[in-house]
Amino acid sequence: MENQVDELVRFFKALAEPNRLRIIGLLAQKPQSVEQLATTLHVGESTVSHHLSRLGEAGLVSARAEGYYSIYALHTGALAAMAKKILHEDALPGLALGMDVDAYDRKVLSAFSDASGRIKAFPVQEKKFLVILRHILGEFEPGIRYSEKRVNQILARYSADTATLRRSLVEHGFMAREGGGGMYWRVQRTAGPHGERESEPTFPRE
Amino acid sequence: MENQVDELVRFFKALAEPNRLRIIGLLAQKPQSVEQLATTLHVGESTVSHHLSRLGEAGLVSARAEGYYSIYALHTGALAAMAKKILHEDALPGLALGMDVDAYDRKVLSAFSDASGRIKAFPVQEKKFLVILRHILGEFEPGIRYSEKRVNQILARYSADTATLRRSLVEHGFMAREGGGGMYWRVQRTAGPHGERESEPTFPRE
DNA sequence: GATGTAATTCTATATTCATGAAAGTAGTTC
DNA sequence: GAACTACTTTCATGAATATAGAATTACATC
Repeated sequence: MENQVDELVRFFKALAEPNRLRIIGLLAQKPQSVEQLATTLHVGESTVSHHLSRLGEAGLVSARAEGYYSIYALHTGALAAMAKKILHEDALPGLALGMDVDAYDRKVLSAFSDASGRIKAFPVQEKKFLVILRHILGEFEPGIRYSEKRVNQILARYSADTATLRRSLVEHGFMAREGGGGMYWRVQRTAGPHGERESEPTFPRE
Repeated sequence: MENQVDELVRFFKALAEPNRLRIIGLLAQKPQSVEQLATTLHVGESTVSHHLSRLGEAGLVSARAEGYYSIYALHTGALAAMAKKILHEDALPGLALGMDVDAYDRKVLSAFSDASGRIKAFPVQEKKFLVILRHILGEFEPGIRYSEKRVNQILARYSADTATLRRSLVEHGFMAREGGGGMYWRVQRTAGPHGERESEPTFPRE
C-alpha cells in the first residue's frame, strides 16, 4: 500500500542525517544520556533530543528513564530487520503497488487517437507505435483463427491503412499467419522462467 | 573516517523520498525511460530527471542511452550490498570513529576542578562522580600494591577529603583492599565475553 | 516547599530540497 | 539543415527541517 512507502521514508529519513548516524554509532558502543551525546557531538541538547525523537519514531532507539536522565539505547534489531526486508523478499516491486502503470500507454493512445478512438497518425517512434499495436491487439481473442478479410475488418476501426497495421502486428510478433491459407491468430505470450515463450494452441474458427 | 558517514548519508538520502522509492519500485519491474516514469508518477520530467540523478549518485541506478532516450535501470546489487554492510560487520560503532568520546568527561572534570586540577566539590550525581573517580584512578598503576598512607598521599593531590575518595574508589570497585594489612591495589577490569571480569594478579610493592 | 538538573517542547531562523517552467543539449527524422 | 523529441540543466519558489535559545516539565536534593 501507500503505507509501505511512508514507513520506508520515515525509516530512511531517520538515517539520512550525519548527526543522527553519529548518534547511532555512539549508542552502538553503549547506551548514553542526552547530555553525553550532546557534548560529544558538540551540538545543543535540544537538537539531540529532536534527533532522538526522530530515531525513536523509526523504531531505531528507545529511552529508559533513570532519575531525570533519559538513557537512550540502540535497537540493533530494527536495522537488521529492515536490512533483511530489503534484501530478502524482493519488496521492491511492491513499492509501485497501486500505481497506474498504464498512464504512459494512455497518454500515448490519447495523443495519437481522436475522440472516436481512430488513429490520427502512426507514431514515428517504435516505442509508441508498440503501445498502439498492443492496444489494437486487444480486439483479437487468443485461440481464435481469423481470415485476412476479418482481420482487415477489425483493423479498419482504427485506421484505413489496414495493411500497415496487419504487417506490423506480424512483424512484431503479436500475431502470426499460416503460410498458405491466409489465416491469422494472436500469438500467446507466456512468461516462462527464461523470458518469453510463444505457444501455438489448437484453433477453432471465430 | 568522516567519509564513511557522508557516503551513508548520500545513500539514505537517496532513499528518503517517496517518489524516489516509487521510481525504484517501477525500475524493479523493468528498465524505463524518463518520460515513462514521469507519466506514471504524474510529475514533471525534470523532476524525475533530478531524482534519477540523486539515485545515480548513490549508485542505485544507471542510464543506458538509446537514441535520444535514457533508459534507466536499477542496480539491485547496490541495495543488497548496503544491506549486507549494515547487517553483517557491525560497522555501526565505526560511525563514531574520530569523535572525541571523552568530551563529556572533560566537561565534567573542568566543571568540578580548578585550574591546578584539584577538585572544587564532589558532584552530587553518581554519574559525574564516577567520571572524577575514573580520572583519579589513572594515578594508580595496575599490578602495584600501595600502602594506605601512600594512597592518601596521592589522593591528597585532588582533595583534602582523602577518606571519601579512598572509600568511594573501593565501594565502586575501582580499587580493592587487603583484609588486614591495609594494602590497596587497582582492580583490573578485562572485558570478557560475558561482561566485565575482575582479576587479581600478583603484586610487587611500589 | 525551594533550588537545581536533565530532558522535552516551543519558537524562530537559516538551510536544504522537491517541484515545475524555461532554457539548453543531444540525437532523430524528414 | 530544419523541425522534432527526449532529456538535462538552470532558475525560482514553497515546503520541510536542522539548529539553538527560551519556556516548560519531571525528578531529585536539601
